[in-house]
Amino acid sequence: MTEPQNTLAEIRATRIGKVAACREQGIDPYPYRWESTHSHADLQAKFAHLEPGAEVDLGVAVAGRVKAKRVLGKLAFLNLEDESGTIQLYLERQALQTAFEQLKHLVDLGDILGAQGTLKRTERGELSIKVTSYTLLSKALQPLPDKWHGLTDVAKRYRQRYVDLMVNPQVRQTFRTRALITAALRRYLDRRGFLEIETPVLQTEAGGADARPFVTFHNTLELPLYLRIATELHLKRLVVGGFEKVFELGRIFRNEGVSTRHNPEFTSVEVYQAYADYQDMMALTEDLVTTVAQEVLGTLQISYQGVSVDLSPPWRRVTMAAVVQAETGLDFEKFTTLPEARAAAEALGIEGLEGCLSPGQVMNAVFEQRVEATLVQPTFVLDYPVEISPLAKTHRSKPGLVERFELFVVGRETANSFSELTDPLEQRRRLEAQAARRAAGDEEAAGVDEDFITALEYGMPPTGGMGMGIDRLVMLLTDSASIRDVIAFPLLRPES
RNA sequence: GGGUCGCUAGCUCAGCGGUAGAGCAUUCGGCUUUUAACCGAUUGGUCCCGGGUUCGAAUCCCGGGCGACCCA
Repeated sequence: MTEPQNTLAEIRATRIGKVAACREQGIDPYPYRWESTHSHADLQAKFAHLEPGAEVDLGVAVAGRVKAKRVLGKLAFLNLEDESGTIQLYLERQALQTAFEQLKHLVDLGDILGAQGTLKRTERGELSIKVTSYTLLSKALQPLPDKWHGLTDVAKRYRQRYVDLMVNPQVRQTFRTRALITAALRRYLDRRGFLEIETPVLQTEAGGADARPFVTFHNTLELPLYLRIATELHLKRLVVGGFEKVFELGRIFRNEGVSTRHNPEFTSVEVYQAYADYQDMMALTEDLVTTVAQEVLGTLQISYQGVSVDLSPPWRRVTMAAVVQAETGLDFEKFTTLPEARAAAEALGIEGLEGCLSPGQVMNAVFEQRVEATLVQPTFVLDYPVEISPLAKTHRSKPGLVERFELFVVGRETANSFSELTDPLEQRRRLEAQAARRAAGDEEAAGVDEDFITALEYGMPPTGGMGMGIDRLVMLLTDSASIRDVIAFPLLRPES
């Protein structure tokens, strides 16, 4: 241990040597329990008014990770960090004797320590614990990243999130906020009588959305299974069964690319309310998001990546046709044939029109490529083409459209809602059209879920449904640029 | 899928054709009010990988890997 040790392997070997040294000196480097009297934030708040130089003869116990260590001859200072914050430990050799020497040689940055002592504010104004005894609670074998610059390598931050969390407090704050958001959302729905019911992740038909599923296999049943791409079809079965207000907040899996906005597994909440339509769901969505934002952030005026966003209701409501016309000048209500719609879109430079088989799909392509990004302030876009909405009821007054809205904020689709299609025969026709697309090679198109159709045949009340991307909501409310910043362990390609 | 940028010590980074560098961390010593402590010393490298050009490559070229950003 007297030789210099500097590669990671050597640093680790040195620390393993310290583990052995601890045991030789009767110190358990991995003990079982510790009881603190206060969190660090508690102490900082409770003694905020203690004068520099003043001491309080109150015994306290704290614990946390050693983030800084300054030994000054017969005196030492440690910064100890717990989940709530940091507090300084003040240690004197005179008071600690051998424990002081052990501190110098056996305690490293990154170790977890418990400490008991009394409070004092140092001459320099730092609230400190004048330590009477301390206990090693866990010996760290790996060194902490740079104490000042922390860990900035993005790949390493995602691959070793525990290190990221350890040294970047704002990352901890993001996940704390995420937990507050989902808790507030559940509280909101609970207050309004919605019941959270868990539906299967493993399914024999992956329906409810246009997406490629992950495939797996049940050995005993010798059954190919899909991971769900939506919770929609099972939650609707629950509505058929008589639950009038249900929701599920859970993980969805889509076998798609990875980007700043997409992770193969992500979290959605889907909400279904019997006897309601999409107008009711719009009111619910607006109220839900503003309530959650108000509870979690305490304001509806937020900033996202430098852009001010005003979440105050009422939010803008505009039909897809109207907003497309406003942004591009194209009036799709006048196009009756595919060729004229395509020609108009082509003139705008819209791409991917080969896949569009109807004027409605062309309008949607124009919307996605020219309009979405402009919808920065919260906006409900209403009344989508029926061809791209197989689970939505046709519009009660506008032919060719369905009663559907999507919510856009900062240019991103954040929620999607329908007056749910409840006519079983119509639903069968729509799903069979999807299945035909799949047979023709579209891997994002779903097959027909026969049991779902049968459920509808038993009779489903008029129902409003809404699905919302939780990750995108958390990104918005935590000002996070990438979905990977709001998913604790995002999917990455393995190294090497 | 395309383009741009990045990858050098445990961490943060410099070096951009001529002996592999700094700060922090580590290790040792000093120091009774520090807080990015300080002072002195010590030490640490598959310069992402493979190939090429060159007397000589971390540096230039080609291919690959991983990542970031932008575009689709």
